[in-house]
Amino acid sequence: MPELPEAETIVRGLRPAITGRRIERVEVPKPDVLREGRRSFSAKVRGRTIGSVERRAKNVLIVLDRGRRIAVNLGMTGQLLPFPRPPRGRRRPTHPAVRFRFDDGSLLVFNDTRRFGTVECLDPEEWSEREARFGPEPLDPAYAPSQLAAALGTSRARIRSWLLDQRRIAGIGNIYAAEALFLSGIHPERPARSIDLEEATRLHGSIRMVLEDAIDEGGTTIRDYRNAIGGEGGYAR
DNA sequence: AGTCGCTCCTGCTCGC
DNA sequence: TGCGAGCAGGAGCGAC
Repeated sequence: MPELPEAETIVRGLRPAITGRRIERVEVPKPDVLREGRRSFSAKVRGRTIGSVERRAKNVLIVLDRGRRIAVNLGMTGQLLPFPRPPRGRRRPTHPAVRFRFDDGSLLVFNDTRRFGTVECLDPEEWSEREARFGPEPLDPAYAPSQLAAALGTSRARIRSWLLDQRRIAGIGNIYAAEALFLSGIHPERPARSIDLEEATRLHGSIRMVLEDAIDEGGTTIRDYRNAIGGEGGYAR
């Protein structure tokens, strides 16, 4: 399940591969991953140039000129696979959902076996609205232990569910929530507001540690996850 | 406000 | 060897 570290790894791999490319053509073999018709999606995206690749929470953002961006939620099995030229034989993605073809003959394929992932093209206003719904980025240097402690204090939810709620803290899923709680010696069923400042500080440290370690390892190896280069991640679990 | 149950989907494991 | 049932699981939704 791609979480923050996997999304970050994908972003870093994608950045040199697709930045500056112009999208010539879009093919959508699996339109249900879009949140709109394939016609209108293609129309928004075609002819645009990729300015940068970024991440927010578990989402990969392909920022286009004119402020639009393609927001990719990887869901459970989503992959973003760049190819310098159309792949042949075994190299072909098994479940292509969206294909972006670029001006230099290279392409980017959103491959998603179970199609829990989504691909959307958002205008600047749509994005800022969406963006505001996400909680703080745990790796943001400005995100302090006291901030986590204060937020936990207002909630009766179980700490595990609390960590999974993207509105409260961004980018954490099942695996890293379990890992961080285990490392901090906090039982997952405890009410968030029962966690004191000392424990919250420990948890803050554990969250950062598991996320950073996983990024250093290039993402986890879980089921059919592959990083942007198509190799397996090294953070086995 | 929080939790539960459901939905989306397909590959995998298990039992027979 | 084959087959069906059950399960996994991020996120959004309606119901309570």
